[in-house]
Amino acid sequence: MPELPEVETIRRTLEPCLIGQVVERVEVLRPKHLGNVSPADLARRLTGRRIEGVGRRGKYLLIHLEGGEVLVFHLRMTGRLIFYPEGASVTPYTRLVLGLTSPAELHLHDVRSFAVLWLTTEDKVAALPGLAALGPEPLEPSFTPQGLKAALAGRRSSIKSLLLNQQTVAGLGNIYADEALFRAGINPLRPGNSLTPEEVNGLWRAIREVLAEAISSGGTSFRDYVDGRGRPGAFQTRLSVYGRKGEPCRRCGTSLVGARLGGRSTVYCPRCQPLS
DNA sequence: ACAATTACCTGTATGC
DNA sequence: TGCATACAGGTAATTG
Repeated sequence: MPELPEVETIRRTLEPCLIGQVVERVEVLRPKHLGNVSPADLARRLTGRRIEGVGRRGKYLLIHLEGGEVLVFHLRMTGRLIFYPEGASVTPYTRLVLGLTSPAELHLHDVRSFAVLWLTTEDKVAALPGLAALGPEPLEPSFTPQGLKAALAGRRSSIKSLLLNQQTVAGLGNIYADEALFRAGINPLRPGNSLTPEEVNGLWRAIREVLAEAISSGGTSFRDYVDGRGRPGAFQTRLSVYGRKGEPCRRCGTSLVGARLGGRSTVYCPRCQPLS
């Protein structure tokens, strides 16, 4: 599941490959992935354009092209964006092919077909649905302990659910929400408004630390994720709680507990993250 | 305004 | 061996 560290790793691996490439061909194999544009308009607006840069906002990947066009991707859970310098044959799950300066190609691959892409322009990117209501970037100065306190004030939902809400902070998903809460020693079931100022400070720091470390490791390859060159990340060996239900806590040895919060699997240590 | 639930998808793992 | 079922989860839409 590409969360912020995975999308950032894809961005970093794709950018040097894509800058300077010219889109020569657009092949839409499954139109339902197009969020706001028809296959014909996508091809018409992209063909002949040079790629100028690759950016990221939360879990959204942004490909900037000359003329102010911006191609925005959200990979949801199983989406992959892979650059093939010599091209590649399509698979049953290839959804989009951008033919670049021959013979290079960029493929969108997605088993479950949840991924969505939009074509917009520089002046309208921030207004895209999804991007418009996004909270602060956790690794930038706009994310502050005070801002996090304000976002949690008066919220009775579980802190885990609030961290998954992209309006609280952009880019956390199920993996890093659980990991940040473990590092901060906060039980995921605690209501958001029950955290003390000191706990919010610790959570703010834990979010930034775990995301930065995961980026350094090239992301977490638990199931489907690979980077922009098709290579897996390495952070899965350093996960404290995610996917470790029933296994011993790396800090105290207590058996990790699983729960379901807002329909999502949640794992925590009942001793390091007590409820009261 | 906020909170909780469901739809969208399909490969993989599990149980009988 | 074959079949049915649960599960993975980000976001938007729906319901309370």
